[in-house]
Amino acid sequence: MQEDRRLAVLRAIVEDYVSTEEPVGSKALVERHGLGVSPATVRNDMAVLEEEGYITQPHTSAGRVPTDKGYRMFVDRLTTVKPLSSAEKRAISSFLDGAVDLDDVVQRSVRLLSQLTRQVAVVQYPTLSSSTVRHVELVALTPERLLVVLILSTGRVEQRLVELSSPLADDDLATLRSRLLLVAPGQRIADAVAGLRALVPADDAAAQPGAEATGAVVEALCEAMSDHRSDHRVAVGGAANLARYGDSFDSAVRPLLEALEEHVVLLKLLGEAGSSGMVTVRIGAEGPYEELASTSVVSTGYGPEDQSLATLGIVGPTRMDYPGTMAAVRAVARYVTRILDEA
Amino acid sequence: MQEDRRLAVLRAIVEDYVSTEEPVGSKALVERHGLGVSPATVRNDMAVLEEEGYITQPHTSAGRVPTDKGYRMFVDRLTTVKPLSSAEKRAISSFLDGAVDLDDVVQRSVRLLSQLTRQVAVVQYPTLSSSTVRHVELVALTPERLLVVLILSTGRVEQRLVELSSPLADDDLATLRSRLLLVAPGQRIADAVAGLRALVPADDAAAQPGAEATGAVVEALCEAMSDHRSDHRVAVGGAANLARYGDSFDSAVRPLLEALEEHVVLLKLLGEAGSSGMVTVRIGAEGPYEELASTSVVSTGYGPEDQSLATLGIVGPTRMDYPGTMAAVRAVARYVTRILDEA
DNA sequence: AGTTGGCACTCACTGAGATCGAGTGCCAGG
DNA sequence: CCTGGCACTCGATCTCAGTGAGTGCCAACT
Repeated sequence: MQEDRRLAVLRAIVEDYVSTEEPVGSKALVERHGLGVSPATVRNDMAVLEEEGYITQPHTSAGRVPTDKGYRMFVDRLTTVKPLSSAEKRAISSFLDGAVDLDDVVQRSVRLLSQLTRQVAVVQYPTLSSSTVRHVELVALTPERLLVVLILSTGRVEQRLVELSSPLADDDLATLRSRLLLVAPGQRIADAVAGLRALVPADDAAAQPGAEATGAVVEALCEAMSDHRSDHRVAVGGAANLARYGDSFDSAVRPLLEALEEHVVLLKLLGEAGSSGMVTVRIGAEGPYEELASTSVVSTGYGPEDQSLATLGIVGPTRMDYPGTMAAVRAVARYVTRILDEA
Repeated sequence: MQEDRRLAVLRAIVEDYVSTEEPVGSKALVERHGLGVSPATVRNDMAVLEEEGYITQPHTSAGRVPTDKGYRMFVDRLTTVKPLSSAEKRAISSFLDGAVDLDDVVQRSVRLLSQLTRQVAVVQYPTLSSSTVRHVELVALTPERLLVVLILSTGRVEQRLVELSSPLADDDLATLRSRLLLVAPGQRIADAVAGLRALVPADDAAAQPGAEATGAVVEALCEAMSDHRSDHRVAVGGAANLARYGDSFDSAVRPLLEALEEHVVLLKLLGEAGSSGMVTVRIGAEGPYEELASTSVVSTGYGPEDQSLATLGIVGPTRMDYPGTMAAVRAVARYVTRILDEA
């Protein structure tokens, strides 16, 4: 059972270090936590834990600090899910319920998440590729200028302006519109693209009326659907929490601030979160960027159960309150999913 | 002419302090700048400048540092416009010319501005209230659900979903559409709102077919036009430059990071920039927030000459390269204006 | 009057001890 | 296997003198 106690010691070290931000020594440990043993015993345990790589000491005669491996063990085996207080739950739902559109949902989520965790929050906009087409509309601004509007199941609206070299007759427009509506609505993005492409007449028939318009409109729609810019959109919030980093400023905050502006990098950080229910934790150097060796990422997918639409999470120092953070991330993801489902 | 030299000394102090970030002494001053006088003379001048409040010393027996008043004098009377290098100009236009839509223009501008100035850049999205209506479109998703699309002269597209309690007949829809098109396009926002409101039948006529739809659609349009959320949209970039603040971290960066997330605060900071051509500089405590006493704001309006659509600028430490920053801000504003005009 | 060199003075900064104490590792005894 | 005791390490803190950049002032010079 000494094995058990060693783990208890590790847990205590992590908890203490997270809350005090200072290396924790054997004496303080037995005092603050009710381990029923003496400091000397704890020291022995710590020696073993250190040998196994779970903790280190910053310098010879100082307390111990968890290593990445130590945190990993902590989140994998030592945390119990910490349910949010009902006050927090109420705060979440009232905060998110007020959202008026997709943009607003994302904005509110990111703000909420950063306030709950007191970390930098990141929310990816729902990905196009896993949504379906709700509606397609053509509007003739003038006979030569068409506005193509694409509405997706997530509530996202994309529009493109198409310029034609020759005017388009009203009934050609109507025909084109109805052909589009026959093919696109209800389809998943990929299928819709295929279906639309099939509408474009082969080259030799290009002279028939409306051919140019069909080609251009289909082109615009497909482009809008496969627009990777939107896929990469993310919202960031709570950067002010970086100011609490205290020490390790240039080493940690600088690269993090840079990462926050590179949305592509951010998305890579969040990673492809697994299934909706699971919260992923990436600790320190486990991540792909060595400049961010002292930051952790807690993320999860959100969206309908069968497939997650996108990812949200937080970025913070390796020294963070993992249980609380994980609970917050999971809860927000759940609520956002529900909101999106309702809409 | 000693007055002239004193100003030259002030200018030299500002320039040196900005580049070295250290209090500047009399000896170093005469060496680095070709003032043809002795350190003792400079000391006398500095004593006067200090008495007049343009400079201070952090502690007795240290060099001098400009005060807010000193910087103010510097930007008002001592700077000559520093034209950008042609390489920079080319960089600006090639960077901005690639933009594909309004969002992209703003994103690119903010990035460009932050790179040119190495400061935090802020760009306000073009304001609705000073633009005109280009087009209005109704789309019946189902007989009870209408999508209202509003296209503005700036290229912004707003859409609203309207739910009706009873189905709307096709020709009622057509009538409504044509009535809207009669009133709205070409109007400035305020006029369009007035015109639209006039379309809504008085209460006693509310029973006539399409009345509910008219009311709801007009309501949605007016709401979209006066949507203050969009008015307050801003893009922020280059926050990583905050990491270069070196000293004065908690005192300066923390509140600034907070301000950057409060877009309303940011807009207040940028202020209502005067006419398009003028660059406004707000130095340190001149601004409305005392937490930001050590930051300056350099901003300008952009948009068509007669009226500026919105504001852009940078936020940085009072100790910054004002001439260079002002030149960059002005140049970016000009280019963005041109891009928007073309579109 | 304005400028200059000289000179005494101030005071932040630096580095060398000296001291302190939290924390460790180890060992002998329970 | 746990515990109390003990010597040891080493970062943190303090003091203190030395250094030097920078100042203010004054008398002399142009």
